Amino acid sequence: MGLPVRKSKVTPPPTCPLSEVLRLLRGAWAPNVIWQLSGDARRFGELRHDMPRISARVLSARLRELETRGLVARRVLHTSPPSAEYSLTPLGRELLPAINALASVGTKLIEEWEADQRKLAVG
Amino acid sequence: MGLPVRKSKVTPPPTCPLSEVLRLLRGAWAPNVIWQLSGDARRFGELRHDMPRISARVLSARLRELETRGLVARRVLHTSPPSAEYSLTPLGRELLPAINALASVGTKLIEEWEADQRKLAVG
DNA sequence: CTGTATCCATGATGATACTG
DNA sequence: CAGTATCATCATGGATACAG
Repeated sequence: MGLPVRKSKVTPPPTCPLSEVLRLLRGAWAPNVIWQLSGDARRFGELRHDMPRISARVLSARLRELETRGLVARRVLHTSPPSAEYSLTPLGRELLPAINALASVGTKLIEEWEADQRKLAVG
Repeated sequence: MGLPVRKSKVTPPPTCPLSEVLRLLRGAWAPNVIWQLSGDARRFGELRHDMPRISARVLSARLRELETRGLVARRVLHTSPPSAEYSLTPLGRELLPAINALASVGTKLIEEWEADQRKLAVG
């Protein structure tokens, strides 16, 4: 278990550390899931609420992937009704600086795009 | 032109800086293209050679995306036969630290996976 | 509440063949 | 050499219904 299961037939991937992480951040939602977990632990329903457009199916799948790879920890709460709580592991937390660095480039990307928009509107 | 054209109907995406970059790094190849360009400028054929399994179609598509977003510069060389040269723009270079940070987490991910493998083999 | 199963649309990629 | 066009394949995501 808990293992990378290389099953993809398309995209025969270049096996390198970078691709390894990107495979986890690949989906449209994985990075946001990690972002949402950067603070306190959150329950499944809370995550759904914070990412209104994600489907339960995908949220579940992403959490499983991240859990399998040891980036996210799952803890079952014996409440009534039962609930579950997700949090970042230490390894998962190591992604946060990288994610912040990416986000800062993203900000510039958006600024440049807006600048282009203004240029088009004016010129 | 040179603009983000939001056309996707699935994945109605959370518009945030992080998603903005990830959309560019999303594919299986984009990060490697950037990595390949982290040194000197490279020609189309050289990139194909360095990433043997990428198809011309996809390489072309990725380069266009990155060029459109201002991360990669394309320069046509008036040789015979004509060739083209790609390089990272300053903005593109700003991705490198983030990519390195990701790669370092990727390395740990692989180490943990190998540790798991050993544990399974022994225990 | 926490998931999982099914169905269907969209996106990404490789292979191949072809153009400038 | 540098790309583009077409086609088939697989992965990802949403919606919905359903199960524990």
